[in-house]
Amino acid sequence: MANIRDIAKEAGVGIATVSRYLNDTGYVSDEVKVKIQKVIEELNYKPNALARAIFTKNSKTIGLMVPNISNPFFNQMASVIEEYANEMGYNIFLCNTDDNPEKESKYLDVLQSHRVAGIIVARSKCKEAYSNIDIPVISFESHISDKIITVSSDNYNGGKIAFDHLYQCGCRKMIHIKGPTCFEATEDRSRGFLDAAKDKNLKIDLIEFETDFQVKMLEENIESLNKIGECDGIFVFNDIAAATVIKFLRKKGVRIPEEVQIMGFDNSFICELLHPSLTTINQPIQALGKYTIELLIKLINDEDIEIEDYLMETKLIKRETTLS
Amino acid sequence: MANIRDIAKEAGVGIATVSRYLNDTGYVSDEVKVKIQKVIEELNYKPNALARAIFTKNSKTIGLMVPNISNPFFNQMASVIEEYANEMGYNIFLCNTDDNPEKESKYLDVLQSHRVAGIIVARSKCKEAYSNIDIPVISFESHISDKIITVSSDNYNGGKIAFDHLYQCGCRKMIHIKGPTCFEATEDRSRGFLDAAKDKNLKIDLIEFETDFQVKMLEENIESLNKIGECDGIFVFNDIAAATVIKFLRKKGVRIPEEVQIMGFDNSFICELLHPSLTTINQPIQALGKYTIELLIKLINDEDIEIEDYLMETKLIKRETTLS
DNA sequence: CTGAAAGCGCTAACAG
DNA sequence: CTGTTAGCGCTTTCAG
Repeated sequence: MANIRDIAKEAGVGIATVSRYLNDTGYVSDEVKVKIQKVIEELNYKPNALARAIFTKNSKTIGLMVPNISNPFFNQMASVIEEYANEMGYNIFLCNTDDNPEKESKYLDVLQSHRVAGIIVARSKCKEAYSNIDIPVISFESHISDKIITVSSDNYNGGKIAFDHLYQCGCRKMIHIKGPTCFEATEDRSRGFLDAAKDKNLKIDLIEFETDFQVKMLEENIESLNKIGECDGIFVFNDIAAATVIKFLRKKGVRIPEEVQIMGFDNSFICELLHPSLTTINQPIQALGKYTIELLIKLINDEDIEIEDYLMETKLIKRETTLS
Repeated sequence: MANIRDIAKEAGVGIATVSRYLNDTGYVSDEVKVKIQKVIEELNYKPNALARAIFTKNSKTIGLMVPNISNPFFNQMASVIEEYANEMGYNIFLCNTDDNPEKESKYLDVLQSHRVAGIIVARSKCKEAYSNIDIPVISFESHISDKIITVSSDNYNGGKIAFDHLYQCGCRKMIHIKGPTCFEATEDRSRGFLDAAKDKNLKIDLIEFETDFQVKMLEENIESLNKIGECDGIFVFNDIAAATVIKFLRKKGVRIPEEVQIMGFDNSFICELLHPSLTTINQPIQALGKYTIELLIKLINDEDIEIEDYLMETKLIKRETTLS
């Protein structure tokens, strides 16, 4: 592929002139401008962003690490982040960590090697690895250290809201199906739910799912689901897991919401598609994504911002799996 | 951030020695090795991948362009591609085209500027832009030119299978809800379905959805759905659209599959979660993703492969929205 | 207004 | 086994 020297030679000008033209920095006569442009098109020249980045020390690239891009929640985040990054002239370097600390840590090295301008990491699983990083980092849903900002929904409060709603709908024998213990977000939801239950002196039965979003979620958790006993309300740690629970209950002939009421968490697109449609707790995913990338870009631009937790509001979305 | 010269100086060796150590190319005494490694860790040195790429002319990066990463079908593809790319030492540069030719074309320039080793583009919308690209390209679901390989499911045959199944299940008054005309994949499905219908001398009513996957799909298409008249079978261009159709029909009190049978396309994870669960046509997404990236890497490695269409088999997944 | 030259961080001859 | 040196493609002084 042609380089700047080829263009300069072909256009009969100096290499610096081409550079000035490309970056619109400094004067270039109109006459020379058209000549250069013509050659650029003829040779299909694209300035080498790598060489440019190496010099300017600004790759205009941000690393996005998510557990897995096929997880509906994270890919929606990614979509929002991409959109905003694109507007700001940044490109996305995508990494799936698979919730695997080694993979995350390896990717972290790769991102540093590629001199990305900033990093967004969702649900980090190897916090130690971030101790001596000199690239701006925003952590999503996970507390890495007191030097790193974490953005998250207010999961704790979301859990509380879920309990209050179920309680108001008359549930007094509830089950909570919680996610894998290693996820801060779902742990917070549980704490909120359980704390709220304690306030009402209600005891909650717990069932734990081993897996996060996966296509095979239902089959893999069928055993724990069999432990569902007598109850009138179930709070599930996310919408897709809730959908599998509904599926399971229907097969057993349980009527929803008449016999058992159900709530999910996330307000993902499947809530509306289910029958009955799923009452859930909304995570403001659009705002979450936008805020995360905005913070990162502020960090990149050296604006000083408070290093603290940014919690975004969760709220109830009432649908058909709960009464009243 | 430290560079190779810092390491060399601090370790009291030559710069080339450090490079040799880093790349394990040529001899370095054990003694020197440990000294270098120590300094590398002390200074948290990460070799600059940009500088390296500029020299080796191999960025070890591939550009992935998809309509939108929040589309379940494409993010599953992306997940498979990431996995395999990662195994082969490649990293992913993510681009959402939003089915917007300008955005795609702009991203294409960016990818060229970044000297990606190869490009995977799904459902391309600006075929002209690829005419003078000297980076290996694999096109997914869209024919760009006779110089570019396209990988795709056998959508045409999938459409045929869908018809045959509905016909076998006794449907004689069918509706086909087709996707936006600009998508080759959904057009092929339609053609297959319609051709098969013609073989049986059946006339099919057509309804067109304007939008592809979107959270608001149901509301946006409610008007066209109102046109659903008397029928006993519906073939919808993908699963999520099918889910919205089911939702709509339920609200109108139509019983599925007793009164109307329904089929989707994709075999996405929501099929199982719906009630009744959705009969659909499977796209071998895992194989599709794997094959696409394998072909691309072969192209990158200059292995010569046939420039032709690679069609992957689609098949019926029978569930509860169809009888028999 | 323009071009020569230095340097960004790295790799790969090539000579010691 | 090791260090010097010449680029890779680019940007940016700094003289003309």
